[in-house]
This record gives sequence, C-alpha cells and structure tokens, in this order.
Amino acid sequence: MRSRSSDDAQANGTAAAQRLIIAAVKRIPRGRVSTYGEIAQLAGLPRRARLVGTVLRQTPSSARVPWHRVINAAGRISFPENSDAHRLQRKRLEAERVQFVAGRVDLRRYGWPDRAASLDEWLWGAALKR
DNA sequence: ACAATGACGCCTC
DNA sequence: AGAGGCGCCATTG
Repeated sequence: MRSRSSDDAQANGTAAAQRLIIAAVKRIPRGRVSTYGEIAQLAGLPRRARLVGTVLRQTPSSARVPWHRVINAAGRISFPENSDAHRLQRKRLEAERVQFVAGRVDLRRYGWPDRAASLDEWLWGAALKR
C-alpha cells in the first residue's frame, strides 16, 4: 500500500502534480483559454508555470486533455509560429470560436477563470471604454 | 552530480 | 508596445 497521500499534500513529487495539472486543464470550458501560470495556480502549484508545459508535453493525446486551451500570459501560443503544433493549436481554438487578433488572444475576453482585472471595467466595460 | 533546456512569467528599459 | 534579462524548477543530456 504505497501511502503516497503524504506526497499529495505538497504535490512535490511530480506524479501528484501531474494529476492536479491535468485536472485543472480539463476544467477549462470550451471556447475559453487559460494560461500556464493560471493553471499552475489553480492546481495549487503557484510558480510552476513551466511544469504545466512539461506535463502537457508528456501527456499523450489519448488522454483527451484540452491542452490547446492553454496559452501563455501574453495571450500567445507558445509554439513557434511556423510549427505544426502552433497551427494545430490555433486551428482548434478558432474552431471553438476563440478569436485571434494580431496573432494574439484577448485574455480579458476569452480568459478563464474570469479575471476581472477591474470589476468596474467588467461591469461597465464597453460603456466606460468608449 | 553538474550543466543545459524549456508548451513560463514578471520586471525593466 | 516590444525586447531583453532574470528567476523558477522539473526534465534531459
């Protein structure tokens, strides 16, 4: 009985971290995106943004994890523009109606969870903005 | 065991 | 706004 419940507490050992990260990514709603850092935060692993990428990289496509909904804090896809991975991710996001403007996704609009940088702007948004 | 790498992020210029 | 520098930290060589 490998009582690894103690590991889970800290989620230091990567096995536990991996589980937590995958679970967080699965929560991202269709048509929305999240960032590596945000997912790490949600998984209870602050400061481990890079680990999120590492875990996703090691996760086989058969796991059916919506990895394409994870982008970087700049609102950009973290794969080289001219790579197949980049094109695939962008294609999948656009298929979910996530819009790209100048190769970038507006996190205020598609970001998940809702990041009301300014509750005021979220409430009054368009109205104030003009 | 040590050094390099990277699906990152934040702070400065 | 964009680019560079540095911190973070698990994985790789």
